[in-house]
Amino acid sequence: MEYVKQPKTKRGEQTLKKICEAAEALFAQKGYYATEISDITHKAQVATGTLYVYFPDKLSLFLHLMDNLGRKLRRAIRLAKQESPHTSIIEQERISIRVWFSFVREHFGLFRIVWQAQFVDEQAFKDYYERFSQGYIGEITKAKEKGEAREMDPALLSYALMGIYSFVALKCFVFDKSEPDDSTINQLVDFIAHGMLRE
Amino acid sequence: MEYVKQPKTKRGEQTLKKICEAAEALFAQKGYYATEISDITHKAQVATGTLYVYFPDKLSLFLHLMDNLGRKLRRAIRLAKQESPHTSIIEQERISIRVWFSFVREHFGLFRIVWQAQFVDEQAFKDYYERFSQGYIGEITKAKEKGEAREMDPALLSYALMGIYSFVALKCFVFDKSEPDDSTINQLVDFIAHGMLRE
DNA sequence: ATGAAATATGAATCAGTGTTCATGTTGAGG
DNA sequence: CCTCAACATGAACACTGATTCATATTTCAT
Repeated sequence: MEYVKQPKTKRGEQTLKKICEAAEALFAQKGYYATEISDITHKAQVATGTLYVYFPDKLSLFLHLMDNLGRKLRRAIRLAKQESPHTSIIEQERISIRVWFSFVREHFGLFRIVWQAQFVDEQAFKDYYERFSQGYIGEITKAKEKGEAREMDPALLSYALMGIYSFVALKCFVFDKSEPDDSTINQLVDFIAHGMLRE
Repeated sequence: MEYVKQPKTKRGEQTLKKICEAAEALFAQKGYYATEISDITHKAQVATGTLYVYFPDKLSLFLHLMDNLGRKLRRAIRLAKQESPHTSIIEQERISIRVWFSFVREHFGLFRIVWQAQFVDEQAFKDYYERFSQGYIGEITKAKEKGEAREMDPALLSYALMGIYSFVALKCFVFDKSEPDDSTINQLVDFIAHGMLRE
């Protein structure tokens, strides 16, 4: 189970935040194994031991970030969808994509961190995606009942969608180092709605 | 640049093969950083130093596997497609999916190895996907010219497709530890062809 | 058969890194 | 202005794990 010591003063709060921000940036940039504790403490401008005031070890820090980021992302998507209720499942997906991209832009670390969690803590990795998948399954099932969505295993579809989003983000943010523009988002939504064949 | 010493005797060939097979299994199972040289040599039943007869270091071994597996997969897909030329792009995709799944089954290590390459050797990681992407771009462009495929950036589409395949394999092979059956493949092909909306 | 090249061995080395801990500093409430 | 819990420090420690290398064995062309 993940563990963080909750700070009890303003100062402690600040320090914890500095550590988390530094760690997020470094894990994202260099990966879990390649970032050293000293990298993190140096970037955060705290002493080595300070990190261990808040986290019992390196892994706990990693898991804390992963948990935190996943929570933030789910929350951001949920809130954005609530702003436009009663729209079609496709429009809901458009919203998801928008939030996802802007989240990746802001927390560039997230999906690089999650990406490698597979080899840091397999259970945490699985939980992360299963959690998103569960959310999707609910929505897809509803859409299917309304006759909107194609007959297809919702769990399978959820992973297909997550795969698209993850790899497109990989392409844009990591490889091309550029932002997905509106046209990209439109093309993606059309593909998800109607596939790659011309009608 | 990747380096392997080419063995010059039958014995050497056997030894190299043992090392590669052990390494593939272990990198796949535990990840690059978590597998130790001693794990590999032990599983391969050779002495520590033997590994260094063939590879200058751990990274070279990893890159060799990655290169090798990528090559094999591309070759397998190419050959399978050649067996059914002149079929629609969708049927070609069906073939790709089939080969991909059966390849992952046989070389379970491949995509776990590639998955984490992002943090082992970023350039090799990018090259791997870009290579697949390039192949796709050619085919998609042709299909677009024939009016088969939707108006969409081929590079973008290629990453969307790779994302689908990767994540579905993740779900099936890693999470569910089960094989994708024919129904799964059919659903995927339909989704890729026509999207998630009911026609 | 023979010896030179190729291959195999594994204990020892050595550099790097996560973690500990004894000690110092801070700051808010009494 | 004191005091105590909370927080911060960073040198030292302990351990791991990749790599080396001097030596032994096997292969195979002649």
